[in-house]
Order: sequence, then C-alpha cells, then structure tokens
Amino acid sequence: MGCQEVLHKKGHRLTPQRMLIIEILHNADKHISAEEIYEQLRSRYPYANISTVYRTLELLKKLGLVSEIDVGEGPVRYHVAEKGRHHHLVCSGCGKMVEMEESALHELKHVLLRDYGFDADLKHLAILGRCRECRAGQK
Amino acid sequence: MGCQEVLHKKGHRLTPQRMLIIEILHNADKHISAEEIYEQLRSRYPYANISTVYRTLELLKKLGLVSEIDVGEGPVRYHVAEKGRHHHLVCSGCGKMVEMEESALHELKHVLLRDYGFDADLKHLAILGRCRECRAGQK
DNA sequence: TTAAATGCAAACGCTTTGCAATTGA
DNA sequence: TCAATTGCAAAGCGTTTGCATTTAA
Repeated sequence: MGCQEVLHKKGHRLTPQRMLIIEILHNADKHISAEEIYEQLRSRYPYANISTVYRTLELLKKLGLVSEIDVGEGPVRYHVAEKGRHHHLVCSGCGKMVEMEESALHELKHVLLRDYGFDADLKHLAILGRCRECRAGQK
Repeated sequence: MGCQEVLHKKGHRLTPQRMLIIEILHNADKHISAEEIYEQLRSRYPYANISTVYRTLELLKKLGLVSEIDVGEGPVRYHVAEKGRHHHLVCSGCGKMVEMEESALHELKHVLLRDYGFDADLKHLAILGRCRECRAGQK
C-alpha cells in the first residue's frame, strides 16, 4: 500500500504539497534533508513553505511511512520506510553512507537484552567510522 | 594524570574558568549539557560566558579528556573520558541512561569490519530503546 | 610582554510555533 | 460547510563566530 493510500485511509488530506513531498521522497536516492525536499518542492510548486515540509515529514514519520536518521552533524535526513530494514554506516572521511544489513545487529540486540534487559530500538541507528576506501586511501 | 596537568603540558592556559569547568565535569553525575555546566559555573563565577564553556569543552574533547554523547534530541551531553570505555543505552520511556560495557560491541565491530570494510568508531555510540523497568512496568 | 583566552553580542543552522487565510472532503 | 492544512513570519533551541579586551605565563 502506497503512502497516499495510507494517508487517505487514516483520514488525512491528500494535498498537492503532500503528494509532491511523497513523490520527492520516493525519487530521492535514499537520504534527503528537509531543506533538500523543500528545494525540490519549490521548483515544482513555488509557493510551498518549509514548515509544510516539516509538518508533512512528522506526519509520515508518525504513520511509519518514513524514517529519519540523525548522523549527529547537520540536519536530520529522511527516507521512505522499507520492509527490509537497513542501517547506516556513515564515513567521517568522505561523508558517504553505506547501508548495513539488519542481520549484523542481531547479535548486539540479543546481548543487550540478555545482559542489560534493554530492548534496543535499532531502527534509526547510524554508526560513524571510516569506510573501506578512506581507510585504504590514507592508511 | 588529571585534566589540569594535561592542559598545562600541552601548553594551554589554566584559567579559573577552565579549572571550574573541569571540576564541574568531574563532580557531575555523568552526563551534563553545556547549559548545565554554564549554570553551575555562573553560580561560582558570575561573569562567565557560555561561549567559554563551549570553547573549553571543545578543547577538552580535542585533548581526549572529555567525551560527548548525542542522544539525538536535546543538547549534546559531556562527561570526562574514562579508561574503561562505556557506552550508553538511553531509555525512551524514562530518559535514563544505562551504561554498557564495551565488550558488548566487540562482535559488532568485528562484523562491520569483516563484511563491510568499515572501521566503526563506537566511542560515542548511544542506543535508544526501552530499559528493563519501563518494559516491566507497562508490558 | 604577548599570544592565548575571555566576554559580549550577534549570527548561525535547523526546526517549531501561533495565527489568519485557504482548501480538501 | 468546516475541520484540516497551509503560508507566513517570528521565535525557538543549541551552538558558533568576530572582535575588542583581558590575562596567564
């Protein structure tokens, strides 16, 4: 079921701004900031406002349709929620984001629950470090 | 070797502001924001300025004397760097921070390096989730 | 004596808010 | 028709910056 159907089903209005934001999110190559969405939106709908972008993102987040990741520097970035979860390895050398399979975290989640009674929410995890290329390029 | 010695050895000045900030950090029960440091500082040194707090924290960070953790909401929090590294499990229910042994992350670090060539910097990792008490209290 | 550090004030980047006007259902 | 949504403008928060003044060494 697409984002638009979900919005409609839950009684939210399908405004042109929302439809465009959803489309931009889907077309984006993964991780995009509110400001970037706003720029794309404005090029197609000049009177749009950035607060609408933030409000729409919050709504989509609440509905579980988009996820956000916070790398700890710069703005939060958004992407459409996917079935096969993935996580983010952010290179502090080149800024690139690598996707990591959820399976890499199973062991961690298990250990945290067993040893600390802590039920980790790893949905939005971003891990900083250095990617293969940056490590090779300047070892 | 204490923070003050390190500062002095590396050629930085031991100003009263810095000494107080270091003392506040040491007395704090772990994780404290710049604003909180500033308030304590001002109560003892009324003319102090918050930009001095930020500049001092940045210096101490660069010298490896304090670490920061960014929970993703609210201000960054600081604490004196410790030999036995620990990491943070932040409960989204009660806000409490639980410390986690570094060993819990060894496996993750290994997998990331092996499977992704990614050298993870796990020093400042904070993981969101629900702590034992919150899980028990409302299951 | 002088480079380093401070206080101040202003700006920063990102995000949220109140409110009147507009609009999808 | 009317509550939901928008645009606008302003403020919010946490943090950083430029610059003249002060100060540790």
